[in-house]
Amino acid sequence: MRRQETNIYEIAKEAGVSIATVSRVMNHSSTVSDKSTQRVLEAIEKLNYVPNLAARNLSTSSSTSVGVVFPDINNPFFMQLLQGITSAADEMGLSVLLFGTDEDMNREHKILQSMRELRLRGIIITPVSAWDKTTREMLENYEALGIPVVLLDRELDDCNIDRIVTADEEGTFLAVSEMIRLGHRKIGMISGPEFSRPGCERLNGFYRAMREAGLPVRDEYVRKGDFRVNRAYCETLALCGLPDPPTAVFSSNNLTTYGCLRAFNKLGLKLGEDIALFGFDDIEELNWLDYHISVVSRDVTAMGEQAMRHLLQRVDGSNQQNSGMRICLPTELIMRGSEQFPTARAR
Amino acid sequence: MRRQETNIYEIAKEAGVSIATVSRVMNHSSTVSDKSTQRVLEAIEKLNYVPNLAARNLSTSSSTSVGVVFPDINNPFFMQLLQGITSAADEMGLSVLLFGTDEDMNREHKILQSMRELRLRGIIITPVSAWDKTTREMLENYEALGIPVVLLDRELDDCNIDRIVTADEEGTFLAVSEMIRLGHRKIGMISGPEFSRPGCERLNGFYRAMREAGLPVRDEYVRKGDFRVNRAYCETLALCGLPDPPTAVFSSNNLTTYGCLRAFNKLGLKLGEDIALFGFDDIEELNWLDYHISVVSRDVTAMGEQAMRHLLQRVDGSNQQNSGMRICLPTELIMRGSEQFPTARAR
DNA sequence: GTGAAAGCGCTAACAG
DNA sequence: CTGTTAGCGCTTTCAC
Repeated sequence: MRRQETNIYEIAKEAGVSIATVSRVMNHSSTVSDKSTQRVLEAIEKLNYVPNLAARNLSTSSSTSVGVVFPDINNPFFMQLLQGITSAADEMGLSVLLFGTDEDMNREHKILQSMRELRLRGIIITPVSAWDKTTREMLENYEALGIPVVLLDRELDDCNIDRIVTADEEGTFLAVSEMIRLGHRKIGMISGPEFSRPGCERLNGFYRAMREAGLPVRDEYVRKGDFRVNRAYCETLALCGLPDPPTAVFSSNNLTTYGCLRAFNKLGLKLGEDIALFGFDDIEELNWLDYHISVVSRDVTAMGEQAMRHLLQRVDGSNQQNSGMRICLPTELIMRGSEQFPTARAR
Repeated sequence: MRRQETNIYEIAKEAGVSIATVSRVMNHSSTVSDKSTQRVLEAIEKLNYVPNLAARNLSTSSSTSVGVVFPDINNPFFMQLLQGITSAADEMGLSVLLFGTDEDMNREHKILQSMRELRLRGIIITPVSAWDKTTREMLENYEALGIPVVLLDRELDDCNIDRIVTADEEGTFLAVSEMIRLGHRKIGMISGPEFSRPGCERLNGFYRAMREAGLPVRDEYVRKGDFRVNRAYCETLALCGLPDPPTAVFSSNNLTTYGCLRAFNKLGLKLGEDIALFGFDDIEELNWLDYHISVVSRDVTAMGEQAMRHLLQRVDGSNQQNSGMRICLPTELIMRGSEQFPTARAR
């Protein structure tokens, strides 16, 4: 019952040629007579032959799969990135090996370690922490071994590995500035975790907007989040429970935005009437639900595609050298109304 | 700059033993003297050696990666499945290769074809269509080659490949029966695509509930959906625009539920007041947003884990034979209020 | 244009 | 306990 996989010898025998010729036909590597080509092709067809990639890779010491390491497989943001990555990958005939770290540095190290034996073509990673020396060293080690690495969305501190990131500071700055222009003076901020570079950048953008507008930032208005719903929920509750609560909140990522909304609902605060909200990263679903949240948006899928393309370019192109390139993608402000100064200010 | 990867010969030389001994130490395959073991281990440590998996796999003609083929990488449902799959996979030391078909049968065939050269350890797939002969044949071919396949969530018609599915018919039957018990007589249904087995099953459950309650089903109440938001949105609009609209709607999957909600919002229908809703598959986000939708729920992550475990069991265990086993997981009704008979019936 | 043969890095008998 | 050797399936010189 259990058939064996056909190998190159069987094809050679069937076609009456040597395995070298079969190999040549398959790779178009050098000219083969029409007759031989014909017979090989027929044999392949007849025996339903598909070459063994592992053998091929071993022989050429190359690889056709790239490793993708994400901190949270369930976050829609990473799924969009993945969408872009896989679509670019199979355009180029590569397969994607997916790993999830669950925002756990130790898991990340283990995964990075176990990936070594795969001899990957390249690695795309959104590292858990910007200040993780171990991860940085492991990645640099990959680079030294000739396996290119691209950091996606989150950068690593003091590290010259190529990266694709977003104008986090700038986007947040513009968004908060816009809120200020609309009359907001008391603006709350649910930040990202301090070990995340985008988190810090967005916080910086917030501070800069306030500073440039000459507005003071009250410490109790800046709440430390972790890019997750629950923490953001709690912090928003605390924020809105202050004696003198803000009129607007800036939320540092998609999940955080959910946390804010949940808190608003819990407190019975109506968006646009009692409180304003501006988020980082768009959430398509919310538009269907009549939650018109203004956001700092970016083309996430394109970001994933670009990461993949950049990785491959590094492999194939002349620029084998790690250039430490930093590709910063733009953001776009999408105004949907939630940023307006609340109609009912008094509470 | 570009270091070479260390191989087993260098370790052997460094440790002053043969490659066989190195191999033995690494695989614990047979006893090696303490001294040799020690020296090998030191050499490995010193040279930072990691064996080449491709070579190992080629030599043993085995594989450590499984292919996962999903129709929609962006749908949170599949992400939850993937979560379960990857977590079970790395528990067992396997890697996951992810492919997306975008609900396109042709892409599915291409992917399935290109996967052949990977000589995978196994395949987990949610096929696009239940009646796709080509996909069925390709999968049966994999089975014949000794590569186990597990169908996840969607079954294939007339096919004895192992599968993990849900009690779709039953779950829907219970949900709709509950709505009837609460007083609903006119219930609309946004179905799944006709080529999807779960879609059909859920539709069947709906019909059975109506039949057993002795209620007629009006053709115009049953709207054909495609498990996507936009189609569901349009159909729900049409449904609610009927001269005599239903008092409740059953939505066949998570995305469809979003479509319904969007339509309700568009029409200004308030959930619980103007219309009732029951959905298949829970959407965690909605609870944070004060949308308390009653749903037929299931443990999606566990479903993914089980698929992975079942696959491996097939590989390792005695039951090499494809048993054509059908594992049907239970569903659970979660009542949150959206199923109640609307307070304002007249419209 | 084609075949023989030497690897790619590792495992697994088979002798010692 | 350990080393030698023959593969695993394919690519790639190197002669003819």
